[in-house]
Amino acid sequence: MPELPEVEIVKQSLNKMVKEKRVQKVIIRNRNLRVKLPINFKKYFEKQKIIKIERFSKYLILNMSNDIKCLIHLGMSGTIHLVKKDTNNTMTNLSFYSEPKLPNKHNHIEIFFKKFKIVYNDPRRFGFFEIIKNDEQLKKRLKHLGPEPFSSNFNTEYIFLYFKNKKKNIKNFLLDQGFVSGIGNIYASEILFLCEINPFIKACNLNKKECKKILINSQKVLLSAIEKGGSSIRDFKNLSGKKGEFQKNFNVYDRQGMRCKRKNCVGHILKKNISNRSTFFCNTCQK
DNA sequence: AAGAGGCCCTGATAGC
DNA sequence: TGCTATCAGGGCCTCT
Repeated sequence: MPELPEVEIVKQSLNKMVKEKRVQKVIIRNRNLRVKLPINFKKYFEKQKIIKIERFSKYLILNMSNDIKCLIHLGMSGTIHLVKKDTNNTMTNLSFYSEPKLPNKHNHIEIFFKKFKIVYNDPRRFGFFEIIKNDEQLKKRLKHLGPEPFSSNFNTEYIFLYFKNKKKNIKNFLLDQGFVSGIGNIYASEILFLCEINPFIKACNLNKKECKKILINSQKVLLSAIEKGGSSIRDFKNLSGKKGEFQKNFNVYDRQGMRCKRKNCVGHILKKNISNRSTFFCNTCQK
């Protein structure tokens, strides 16, 4: 589900709600996420203040007052919900949920603050919460990730050199987090549409001008998605349950069989599998 | 080293 | 109604 823009929205929502707030208690209902929660998971949180929440790529980083960090990934289906405390100010009755209603299954982790709790829900359990003890450990944990699309290290020269002798198709590289981190399956198709580049083209066959297009449009698509509050395909919502709006701006994703939106293009959108992931593109302007 | 493929897991939907 | 197959926004691992 969540690509960089969605994770950024979650980060912003979390900072609004829990920054400088103290954790009162933690309830774990299911330890079996992609990375199993350690037995002593709670002790790192309880009584600690959340200093701030950062994001790198599709990862959230919770910084706590005890200098412990929690690295969070939402996987395919992870969501974080805000549940407000009821009017009696007691934690025993938590039936007053924010909209939309909290799902009744797969609420694996609950973190309680004075006036509300945040709940981690994840049906497929591809996400995780990982305790990170210091900066060095964090650096090591994320070192396999390439630059974010907005980083100065992600530039035309870098892209062009990286693609030299690479025979894999360009779509796969946009999804390759070691090349560029934060782009997922939806935005990969959207980026290539704006570039007018066919997703099956081998990376080594792209010239510098096309590499520059990839750079510009990666930034353009992700920034515009952040501005619109992310995308909602099935279940992406921000912390207060509000859906993102970016899906209304999809040019190709989930539009198979429909007319190409590009001005003066008579083509239509095809859906084909690339490495078992759905890929959408125009049969005419993405030659 | 690079690339292809399988796997982790649940839920929604389509087809019979 | 109920079965089965397929697909879903991610990332890691293994094999060649």
